[in-house]
Amino acid sequence: MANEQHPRTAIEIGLAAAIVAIDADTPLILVSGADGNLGLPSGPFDAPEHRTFEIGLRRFVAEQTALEVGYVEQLYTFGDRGRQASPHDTAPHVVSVGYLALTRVATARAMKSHGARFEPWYKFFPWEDWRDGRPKILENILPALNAWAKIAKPAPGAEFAPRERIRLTFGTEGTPWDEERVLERYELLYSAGLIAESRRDGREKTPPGEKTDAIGEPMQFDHRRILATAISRLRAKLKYRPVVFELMPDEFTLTELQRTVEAIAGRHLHKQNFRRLVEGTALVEPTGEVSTHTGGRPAAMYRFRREVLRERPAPGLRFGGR
Amino acid sequence: MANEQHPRTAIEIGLAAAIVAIDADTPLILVSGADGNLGLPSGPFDAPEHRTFEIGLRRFVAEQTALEVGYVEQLYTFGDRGRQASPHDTAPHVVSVGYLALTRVATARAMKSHGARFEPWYKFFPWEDWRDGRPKILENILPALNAWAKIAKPAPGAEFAPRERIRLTFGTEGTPWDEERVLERYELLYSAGLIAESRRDGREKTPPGEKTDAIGEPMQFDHRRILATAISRLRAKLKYRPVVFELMPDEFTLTELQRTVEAIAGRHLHKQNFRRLVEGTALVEPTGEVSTHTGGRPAAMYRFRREVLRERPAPGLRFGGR
DNA sequence: TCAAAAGTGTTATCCTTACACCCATGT
DNA sequence: ACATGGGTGTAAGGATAACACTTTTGA
Repeated sequence: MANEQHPRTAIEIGLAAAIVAIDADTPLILVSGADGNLGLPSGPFDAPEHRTFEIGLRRFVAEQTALEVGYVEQLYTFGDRGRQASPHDTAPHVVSVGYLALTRVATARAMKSHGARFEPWYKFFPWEDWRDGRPKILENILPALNAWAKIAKPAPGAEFAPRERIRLTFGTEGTPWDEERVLERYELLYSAGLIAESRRDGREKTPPGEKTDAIGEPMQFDHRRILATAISRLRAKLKYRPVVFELMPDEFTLTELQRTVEAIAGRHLHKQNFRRLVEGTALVEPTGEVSTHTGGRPAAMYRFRREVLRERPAPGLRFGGR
Repeated sequence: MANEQHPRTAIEIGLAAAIVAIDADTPLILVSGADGNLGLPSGPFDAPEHRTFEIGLRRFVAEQTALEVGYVEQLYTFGDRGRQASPHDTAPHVVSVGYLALTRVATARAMKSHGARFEPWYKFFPWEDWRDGRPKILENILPALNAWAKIAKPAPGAEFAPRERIRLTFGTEGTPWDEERVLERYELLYSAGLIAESRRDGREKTPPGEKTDAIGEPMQFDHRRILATAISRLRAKLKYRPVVFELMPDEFTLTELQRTVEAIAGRHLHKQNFRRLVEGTALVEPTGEVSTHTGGRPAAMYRFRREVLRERPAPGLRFGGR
């Protein structure tokens, strides 16, 4: 059976990268294209030329954006037929390998614009930013979801009823909001036909009578799905690997670090405990400098202690409540 | 740039599944082929026929093994040229999408053998089973790794020096063994040319003079790499999702549950604390029955409480030390 | 002097880990 | 009776979350 090489169907493979930077309080994602038709940097995987996906990815990112990315991580490979269709597509089957890449905003600013630019990622996921309290857009989303739940036919292999999915992913009925479930929320909205991509793909219908506006800025192909995966992964990874520092300048204050984490997590953290957490885990060390403050007492500058990678097995910022 | 559909290179996509079952104390993996040339169940992704990877996977698994798998999860997509070569291959570029699937041993026994069979997974990774103390094979591995570290030329993009990689992944020099780093250990052995696959691929040389035996049973193509990924993922996932129960019969004793977790984790856990952990998290409930013991007091039977999936956000067995 | 942000101290609570011990059964 | 595995109690230590409070600057 698996003794000899299988004859395999020829399919096209595309790489797509969610390239993230943070500017003060705003998480940014690199996009290109016209408004209303934005897309992630992407390109074909050129097998003969590139030995690995990552080499191919770095190559075309450099070409398309003149940007150097540091940290790169594979996210997921999406192969659902119909989910990467462009509006006027004859639909050849394309498989997308999604990647997460992190870069510093200083590097990002230095890039000569090749047509690509950074946009705030909450433009695409306005319901994911809880830093100013519960997002108002949920007032539109939840009623529409509930209307859909009433008429949704039970999906064949589905583990949960629509009502349960809503409760678990959107934290209704007393269930807490889990900031890591970005992808699950996006997929639920897709199933419910509440976002432009699902209407475009034509696989789900809006509840009859309900003519809700599509929610959040859409993207080409399945790129918003890849971005949702990237945010989920990044929010989770923050807690057990020191990836934030890939987004920070060499020197920073603890408040700047906290703002960055909050920007990614989409919620506020408890100040005092965050400081203790960071200092206690020896992830950073003071440089001795102080920042020429921004309104208030000057803050001590810190730098990332690269040594922790050598010392401790899985260092991250295991921030919890608040 | 990403405005119109890219022309994408045509490449072949293969799906490969690491199908896991547990028989008492032994984690099993489904393989086929002759000894010395074993492989995972695998097949081409048939784009026109199957709407998603998962549908395609379930299909060919059913065809090749007459086995029903329950839980299925995508692991990683491997695209490195040269790493899936068979010995007499003319090397068309093949991309492997690796999957993890879990099944119950009762189901597994009922399968009519289609040529596939279950093998203990520690046959492929003898250094990963610490249940009877430190594996003796490390007496062979570590000297060979250290010999390689001395002569290894510093890799271009490498984050750590060879010596550091050895210390972090194999827990030398006082660093604790981290059972989740299965893939990192495998990749290190591959880099060091200590396993059959790297010699076969011809990309790394054994240290001259050192003619060490290749370590562990090899597999076709990059299948052992996929299995390493599967074990890593499963060991990690145990701790935050209730996946063990996919491998258990409907009713079981707490000791059987612990043995299963230990079989996967490759180490022993503290008995009393494990019991409290499991009972405390309300993951299981007593059935009222008692098992017709195996030497000693009869044990109460338990079943998995499916409701926890609805109640709590991320229930798993966060077992720690011991 | 007051607002704003940095930074410190302390306490209550929970979870993890470890140790010690008792219970029910077969041989 | 005793070996074997099942099952319970409890205390020490550490991490977390919440609270109140002091310090240093610019306007």
